[in-house]
Amino acid sequence: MTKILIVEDEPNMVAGLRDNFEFEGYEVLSAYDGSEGLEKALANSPDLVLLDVMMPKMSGLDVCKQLKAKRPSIPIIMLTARGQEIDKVVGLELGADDYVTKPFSIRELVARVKAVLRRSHTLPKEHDRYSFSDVEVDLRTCRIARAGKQIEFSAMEFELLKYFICNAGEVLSRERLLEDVWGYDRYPTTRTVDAHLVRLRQKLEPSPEQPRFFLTVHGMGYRFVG
Amino acid sequence: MTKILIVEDEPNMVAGLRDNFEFEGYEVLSAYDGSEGLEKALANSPDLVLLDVMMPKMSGLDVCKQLKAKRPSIPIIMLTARGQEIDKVVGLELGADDYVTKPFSIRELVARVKAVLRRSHTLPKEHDRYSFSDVEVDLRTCRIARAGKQIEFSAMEFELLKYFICNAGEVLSRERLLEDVWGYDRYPTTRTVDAHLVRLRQKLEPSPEQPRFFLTVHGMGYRFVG
DNA sequence: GTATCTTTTTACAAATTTTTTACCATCATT
DNA sequence: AATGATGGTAAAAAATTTGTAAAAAGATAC
Repeated sequence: MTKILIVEDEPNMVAGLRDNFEFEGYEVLSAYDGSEGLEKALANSPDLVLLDVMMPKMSGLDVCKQLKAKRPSIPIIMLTARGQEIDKVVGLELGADDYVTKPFSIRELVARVKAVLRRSHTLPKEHDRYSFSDVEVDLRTCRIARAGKQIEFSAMEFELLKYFICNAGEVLSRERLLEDVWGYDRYPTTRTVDAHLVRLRQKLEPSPEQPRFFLTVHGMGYRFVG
Repeated sequence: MTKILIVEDEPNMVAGLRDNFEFEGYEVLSAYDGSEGLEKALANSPDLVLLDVMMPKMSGLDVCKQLKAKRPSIPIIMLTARGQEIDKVVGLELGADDYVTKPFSIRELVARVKAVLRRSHTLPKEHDRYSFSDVEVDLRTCRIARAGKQIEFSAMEFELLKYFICNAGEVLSRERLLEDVWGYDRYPTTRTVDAHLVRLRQKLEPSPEQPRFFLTVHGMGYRFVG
């Protein structure tokens, strides 16, 4: 199901949007300020973000800039109040894909969301680059850089990392990882997964002994939040 | 216990498979030709069917087609001899969930069985979010938030909560909970359930000592009303 | 074949969860 | 109200799961 993240500080607005988009068949996530919004966008990889400009903690523009830096492929539609014309322009410069001026008709917004999604889906998938923390991953050329410097990854490590990135936010059991990353014809014990996690953490975590991105979910498996 | 039906005309093969799957903890049924297989599948509702293609009386393909028509949700893995490539394709078209080519490694077959079972269990992706009170539960990413803030749940706690949600409104006896959430092979004393309820309440009830959602039904069990 | 690099296994400590225990409160019934 | 059964809960005990280094096994390149 297509996931939409709404970042907006006014609860009534969120509720209204949620109703409408859920009615349209979307899965709706919401966040009530900028920093929460950025966090949820990175953690849940929504298909599109609706982003209010005026918000507490972190302005929509900052969220837009930071999100586009880390996830260039997630489309963003900015919600601006009338009279924030300048912001609109700036927003587009920052990488927003479209903007809508409040008060807007919900039908117009839905139409724009659909349009942006259609464009983003037919676009030459930019799904080949990904970044989190100070790490940049190029899924296509299989290169990984940390703080701008190349890091060597073995084939297995890279496959595993790729799988985590493609399934960010989800809890991945060791069984599932073995099956989907290692494949049917190889049968390492499950501790193999743990051993690899150690190396992923050593290479990519700011402090490997206290993971922030490659999290353990006790009794269930691992979860990557980037 | 998970039930597997093996439909295969060669007794040695059946015996070998039976040994292995019983060792893995499955209950094994068997049938030695197609029509017997179909009959047993319909009568016993196994969790999965291993189906040989080449068999007397009724080919595996026919069994597959008829079984999928009557019980679409029972997963089927086809066993085909090398050189029956066409059959594989047809089998998948007829609704088989996977296929394995003879001779196959038993470990691979076991892995595929597990994979198909896991997929078939995690299928209902639609209603994967639930909320009550100020609590939001995401069944897919295994996350629980209260008033917008993440709460840590152990694997067991999460499974139990999931079961309550899926059976909201019903009175669930301790025995039933032990059986369905803990599984047939584990029988902790019944107070274990109570201990877990305490934690569920502490984490999710507005005032845990006066539960509003996780209710006790004296002498019967617990009822979740969300 | 040897050297080198990668992957898997092993082993044990550490962290975390689950189960049990024990005691007291509450409830239903007489 | 007395009695016995049932439920709440903290804390101890038991069991499970995970982190990690190091050894073993397997691949790959030379």
